Amino acid sequence: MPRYAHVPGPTIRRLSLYLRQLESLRADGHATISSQQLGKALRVTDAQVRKDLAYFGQFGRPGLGYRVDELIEQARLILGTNRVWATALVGAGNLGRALAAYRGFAGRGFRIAAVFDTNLSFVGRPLPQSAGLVVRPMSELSSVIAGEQIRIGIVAVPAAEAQVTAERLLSAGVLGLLNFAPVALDTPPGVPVVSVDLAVHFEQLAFQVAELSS
Amino acid sequence: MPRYAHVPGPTIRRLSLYLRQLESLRADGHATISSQQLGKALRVTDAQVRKDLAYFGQFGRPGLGYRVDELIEQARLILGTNRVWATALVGAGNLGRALAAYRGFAGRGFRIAAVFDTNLSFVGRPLPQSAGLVVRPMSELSSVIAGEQIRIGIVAVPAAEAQVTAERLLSAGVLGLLNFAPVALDTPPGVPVVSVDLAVHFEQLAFQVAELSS
DNA sequence: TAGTGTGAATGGATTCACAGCC
DNA sequence: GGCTGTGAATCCATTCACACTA
Repeated sequence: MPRYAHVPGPTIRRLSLYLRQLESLRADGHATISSQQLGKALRVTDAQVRKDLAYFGQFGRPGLGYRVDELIEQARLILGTNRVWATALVGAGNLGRALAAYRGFAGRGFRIAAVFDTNLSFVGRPLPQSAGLVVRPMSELSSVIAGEQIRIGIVAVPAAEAQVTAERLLSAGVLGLLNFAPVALDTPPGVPVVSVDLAVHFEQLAFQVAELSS
Repeated sequence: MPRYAHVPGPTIRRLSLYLRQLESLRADGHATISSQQLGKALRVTDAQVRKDLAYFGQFGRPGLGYRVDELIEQARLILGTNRVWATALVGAGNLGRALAAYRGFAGRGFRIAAVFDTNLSFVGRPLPQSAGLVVRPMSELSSVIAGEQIRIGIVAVPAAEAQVTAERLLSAGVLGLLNFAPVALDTPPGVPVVSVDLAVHFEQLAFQVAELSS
């Protein structure tokens, strides 16, 4: 039952960037914005911006542009971040703690509702700068996910534990995964997984830099 | 002077994933691999794998597949990670410290050679789990980047400081940027920038999950 | 006048299908 | 028999160009 079929993947990715840009523009006092202005900082053409937005509806006024407030609201609605998503974070290592401490999720529709770790020496510790989160044992995973109606799981464990962690999250009822471990997760078809592999991003940059000077 | 012109962007992204997969396969004892096996875990078709690799040369043997060792070496060569890149990290907050502590960059061709912060109360502090890195003041940025021949800068500062940080890194001689701040950097044309915005990844996942149940 | 929305045209990327090789 | 490398065909995304509107 997709709300938006036949929308290109790249369009969805850019919609996130538009939203970020719009919030910055609003903070700078812009009430209205043209497709050209919106695309400029993101290096996206005006035609691309209009086409992207047109996949979801008609939000602009000819001669005027888009109302910033209205477009922010629409983008949030489309992305599904007009409500707050409760997430469960597994892994209280360096990355996990950095995620738990990250300000700025709150304003964008996400909340880390609970943190888990297999390492019992972490369990029970409060996480710094994280509004009172305390590391819980994996044994509580299912009940907390069910109790807090958590739909998104964050995998921030070492590579070797990522697959089993993903499986436990999914069988506890999570609908999608954000994976920070450097492995490809083997999940049932149709399960949304977004992966963020730091080494991969480094390599993309290394390639581009190497292209410059050779 | 690009080494590889007319190679699709998506191919470069997948090449990183192939490399990761190959290293995992090697650890499992595979000496040789077919395009189908290589693509399976990544959900990439065999034809796609072959086409991707063929942009860079002829690495396979009909009837046999690809030699894992050889392909790893080639992928590293293409991505430019057969050598070690020294990087400069700016920002010793939560994310910066997590990056500095991250094991697993070393094995993939990256080394954080120095860490900087504007906050003088951080300066001089050793970073935990990071092989003796100590936070330096921004005043040393230029000399350290020149002295250690650093080519890559990592921006891990708050959004409001990202642009000026990027400019300082570039004028100190860095050739490319890895940006973790949630803003679009305004850089001169041709400067490689790879951005990792955690909120954007969350939103991509939220969209997909919202599509499931509506 | 300034700027959207959108069919048509172009340009890229993926998949197909098969000749050729181990 | 199994598997690569690659042109040809298909599919998808971006850009163009312009009718239309505030």
